[in-house]
Amino acid sequence: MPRVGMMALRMDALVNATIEQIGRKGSLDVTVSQIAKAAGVSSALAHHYFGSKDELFLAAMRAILSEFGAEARRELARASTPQARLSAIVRASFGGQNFRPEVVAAWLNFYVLAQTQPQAARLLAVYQRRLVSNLTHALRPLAADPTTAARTAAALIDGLYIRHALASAGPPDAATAIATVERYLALAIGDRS
Amino acid sequence: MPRVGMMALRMDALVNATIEQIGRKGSLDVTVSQIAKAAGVSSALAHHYFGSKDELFLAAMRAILSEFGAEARRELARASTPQARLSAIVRASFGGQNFRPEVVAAWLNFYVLAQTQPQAARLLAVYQRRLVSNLTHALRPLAADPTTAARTAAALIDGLYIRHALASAGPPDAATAIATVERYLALAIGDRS
DNA sequence: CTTTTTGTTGATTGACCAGTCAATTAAAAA
DNA sequence: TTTTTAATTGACTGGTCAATCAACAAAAAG
Repeated sequence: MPRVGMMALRMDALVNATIEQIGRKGSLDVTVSQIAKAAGVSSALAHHYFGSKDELFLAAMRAILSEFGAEARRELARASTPQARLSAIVRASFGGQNFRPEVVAAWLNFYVLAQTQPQAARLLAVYQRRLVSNLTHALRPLAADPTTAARTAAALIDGLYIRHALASAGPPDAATAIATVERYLALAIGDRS
Repeated sequence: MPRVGMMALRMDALVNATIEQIGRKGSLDVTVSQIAKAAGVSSALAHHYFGSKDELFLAAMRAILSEFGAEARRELARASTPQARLSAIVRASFGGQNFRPEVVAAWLNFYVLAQTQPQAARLLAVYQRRLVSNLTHALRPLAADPTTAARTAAALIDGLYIRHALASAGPPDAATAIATVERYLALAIGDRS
């Protein structure tokens, strides 16, 4: 039943299935066949559209990263004060689609992938630079040393992420994670409330 | 040349080779043959002593964890004040054998392993509980909310770890990492220096 | 000196999997 | 209607790898 325009549909389904399978299994050790089956197509089709397993992984990474970027832009659009911008960045990190268990688990695995795949490393570096840059920008009018505070906050966010990847038992507690980062930011700003 | 007492020697060599290979490759995707060759023995011997690849991985994890514990005990023994205890814990996290690039890279991969291997998850949970407990204990006389500060510091340490796992270019900058955590702790304690 | 124990490996097996290819279907274009 | 083109797959291949096993070597025990 070859209807034209299937390509975008199939690629989307395959990318989502990739994230879901990596997340569910908690490992990059998923076969193309498993992913394809989860997407409802044959493994040959996955190779047809993506060329290789690595490309499929990279596409999944890009999907997560761009979803994160979109969420961040959405939240930042509502923020006018520097404090609100900080909150927006933090909420984007732990909110919406970005904090679903499979996504967090996949995220952790992409860190591993970045150790071998130069492309994956590049993507991750872009994300990290953007996060630190957003934080620095928002902190500039507030903190004595915006750069250091931003780097610390970024590391804290990453740390909370992987802690959540492990604590797979129980629901992903976004509220606590957000509160933890915001408490740190309040300290760094010198807020004595 | 079967001299008695080889067992302990070989097992040590295999465990070290496992850490080194996982670290070098940046992935759990290392073959038993590669590890065995790096240890100077046959793959059959690795299976003879450890039974399975998983057991070998777990032994490597235990080695890293117990090295970390030893370092922590060593540093804590020199500390008398609560402040010194905090410093000791932070230094143990980023000092000595624990911050070599291969070890950090292997560490990241053990996080991934813990998502599938219940044993690995257990080991990691023990380490995390001990870290938070040590930090809480040292923070009790210093901070208003020792538990929260300890959890935050632990997440920060983990975050800095994986950031270093990625920034494989350049030397592992322990000093900066230590300074970052101590700066946070100073804030959390309410130090206004 | 013989026997046992310990250490060690090459060869093999059984399973799995990424990637290829030729063939098939049906929609769309000519 | 005929032809082209997009979508799709089953079957296959070449390669890899964990785990097993039977056999061998040499030290230690008797």
